Amino acid sequence: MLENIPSDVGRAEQGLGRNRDHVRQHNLSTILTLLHREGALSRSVLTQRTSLNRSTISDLVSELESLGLATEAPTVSGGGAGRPSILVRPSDSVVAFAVAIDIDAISVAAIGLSGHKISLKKRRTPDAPAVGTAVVVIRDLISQLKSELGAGIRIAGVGVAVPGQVRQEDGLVRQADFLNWREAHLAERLENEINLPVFIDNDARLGLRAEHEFGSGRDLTDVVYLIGRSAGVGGGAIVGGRPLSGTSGYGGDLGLIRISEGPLIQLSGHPGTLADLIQRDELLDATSLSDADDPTLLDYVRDHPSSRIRRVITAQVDALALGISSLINLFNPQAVILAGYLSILHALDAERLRERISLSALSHSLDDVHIIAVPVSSSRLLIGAAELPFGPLLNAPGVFTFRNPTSLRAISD
Amino acid sequence: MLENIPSDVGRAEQGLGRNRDHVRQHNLSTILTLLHREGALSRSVLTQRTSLNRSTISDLVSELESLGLATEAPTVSGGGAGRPSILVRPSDSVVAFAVAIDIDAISVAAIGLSGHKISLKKRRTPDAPAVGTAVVVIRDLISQLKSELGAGIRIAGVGVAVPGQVRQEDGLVRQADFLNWREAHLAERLENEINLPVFIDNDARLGLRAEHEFGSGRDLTDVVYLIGRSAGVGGGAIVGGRPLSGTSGYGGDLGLIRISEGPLIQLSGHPGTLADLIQRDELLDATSLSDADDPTLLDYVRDHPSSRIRRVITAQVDALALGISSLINLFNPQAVILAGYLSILHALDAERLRERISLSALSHSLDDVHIIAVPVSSSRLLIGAAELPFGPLLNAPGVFTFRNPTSLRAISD
DNA sequence: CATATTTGTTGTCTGTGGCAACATATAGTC
DNA sequence: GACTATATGTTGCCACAGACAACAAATATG
Repeated sequence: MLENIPSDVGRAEQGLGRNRDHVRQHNLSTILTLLHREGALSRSVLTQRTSLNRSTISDLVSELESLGLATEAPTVSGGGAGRPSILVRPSDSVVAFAVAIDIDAISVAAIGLSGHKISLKKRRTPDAPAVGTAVVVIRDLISQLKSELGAGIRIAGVGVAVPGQVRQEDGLVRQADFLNWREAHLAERLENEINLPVFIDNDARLGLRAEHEFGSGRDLTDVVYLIGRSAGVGGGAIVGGRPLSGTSGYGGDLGLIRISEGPLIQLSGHPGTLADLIQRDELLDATSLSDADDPTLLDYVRDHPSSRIRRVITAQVDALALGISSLINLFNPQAVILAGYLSILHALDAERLRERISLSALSHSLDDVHIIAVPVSSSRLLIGAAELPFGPLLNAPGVFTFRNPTSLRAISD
Repeated sequence: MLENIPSDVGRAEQGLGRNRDHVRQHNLSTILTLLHREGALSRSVLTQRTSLNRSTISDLVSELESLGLATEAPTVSGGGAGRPSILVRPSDSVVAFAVAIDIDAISVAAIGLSGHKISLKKRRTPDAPAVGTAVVVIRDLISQLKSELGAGIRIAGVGVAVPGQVRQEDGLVRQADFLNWREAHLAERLENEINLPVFIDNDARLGLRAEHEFGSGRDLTDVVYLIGRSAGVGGGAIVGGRPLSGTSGYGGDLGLIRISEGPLIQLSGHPGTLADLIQRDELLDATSLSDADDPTLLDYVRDHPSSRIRRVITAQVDALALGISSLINLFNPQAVILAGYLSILHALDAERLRERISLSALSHSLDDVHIIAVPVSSSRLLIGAAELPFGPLLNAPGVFTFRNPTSLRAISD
């Protein structure tokens, strides 16, 4: 009864040809995706954005409504002369569960199709959780969320953010050093447990995805993303509007970019790379703090200047600049987004960072790029994770089938 | 009368929606592109590959024929039972001119729509040509080729390979150090001269393009490409089936990947990068050769081992390995293609290269990748360049208009 | 209250691909 | 060599998505 992994509808097309059904699916998908990204749009705006005919939009929207994927709000006036247009919004009776697995906690959120968080559950774990523990915790939290949501809610699936290398085709966690996981069949086990399609991806890439679709990377086609988190420096890239994932899904881990030769012996980490040379703990050790979240750390460092702290920051900023300039040369992006701990480094010495970057980046590519620092909120990451199960739905709204909700309800009993 | 740059039909779509015409264009494009890539295909194969109906294929093919873009060869038998299928081939009465500008020569070739070279003209230049010189030489060679081709030939346009950074939107050569060009309006000037749509791109990227569409990178979705040429180390990447180009087109120059810190002062080159640390001349200097092409150099080095040569090779192989491993970690590709001088390095010590790569690449990504060395032939590069003008034709065969051929004929008079 | 403007709705039309039946051409078998 | 099985091209008809035009509805402006 269970299928191993949901067929990712509409992702890989069978044939190269296109027929009428494809057109319909494409247009439904386009509209629903627009609504999902923007939250709500009037029909007239949809007409403009898609350059489809008014009557076609009308038809498509009513199909989305009958599919229960969109609802119409009463007309909104005040937009100038003429008949006011009907507002269409994605239905928040369709949700996805987003999961973030961190070293010390597991969070699960219900995210509505409009891209907004509906509710959140978080459970702290004493240590990095084992795979089995994670499965149980996730199942419980989802079960709680589900009963809170009540009936009449349809669930697209579950998306999980893991700090490690994940094989995309089956959601196998190949290696997650900070969790001490190897070859963990998380997707499969979770799917057996909760009977929902489960997708897994690297957390940094999901952070980028959220940033790209809803945050400061909106509407950009080429983005480089670097994030400093408890589990080291990670990264991702948007290339030509699409995420860089590589053949199996290990690609785009830009924290692994090399900036110095490093020892040529394979250690546990990756010597000579950005991830190796920028360690949050190094700065933390230079303070008298034992543990601190990013805002606390930033405040402390600002209030307690010392030459040791200064040295650490300078060295890390320089390393970051070398990495970023190399990435700018490789990707010629519109933006470099720094998140988490790296945005702290940016806040501490943006000027030096900029200077150092311009020393070794191509001037033409440099002209195109904006360096953007964003604080990382765990909810951003969760929103990115929810995009995973929403993907198949958004790609083919007409043929997507929600998985058996009755057997789901049984879990919470 | 002249338009500045041909509108790249079908590249950037106006609206997100899709209607009937889009379907037709898409299917025509799909079929013509398949024919272009494969050289010739039977109708039945087209049916299978596109998963369109036989009758539809029949209709589409006859439209391509009436557009003069495809011809039908007599049926070919011997393929098992059943009525033999009609072979369809791209019409070689449609050609593109491909230009390669090198330090010491300019080559122009006529490439047929089937992707095969029809004829080639090469003119040596004493030094790196100035822009004006290049324009004149190219015009003359094209004019010669055109008169050889005779009447009844339609020309899709001109594609130029330049060793430097090229802005894609208008073909402005921003910087080509080895030619001593800055902000050279090559496309515009050439277009005024010969009244054909002119496209320009970085030569390494075009080498990759040829390799990806016709060579050892066929059917791969993620490829990393590095080429050693007279004008230093260049590179390119295919990400998710599409070329990595960045916002303005400077992206993908993988020769600029950093492998050591290098001096932090901006010199003329890019210290610490692959392009900086792998210099063909360094090996050449270690020999008694004054000048040599790649095969000659390889033979010499094999026949005259010396400790100095050995040192140079080892250092360069190690540098290459560091660069490649970093790229493997970033891109998780199916193949790393080494071309030109780099394929010599590979030939000289493939084992050490492999070993060194596996020291610093992620094991999971390493499992996916093949290291492939190809000799670089200038014709490969030209075939890549021809893809530029073929692009708009292949993307929208139904609406592509060939530019006024009468004024063209006037040139050769 | 009249007019201009914009948008939603409805019915009709166009054109593209699907489909089924038939025609055609080969290989294999007796 | 005739017959059968198989595969492909051809033809006429159909289904259906989106375009279009005419009309209705709802607002702003004077």
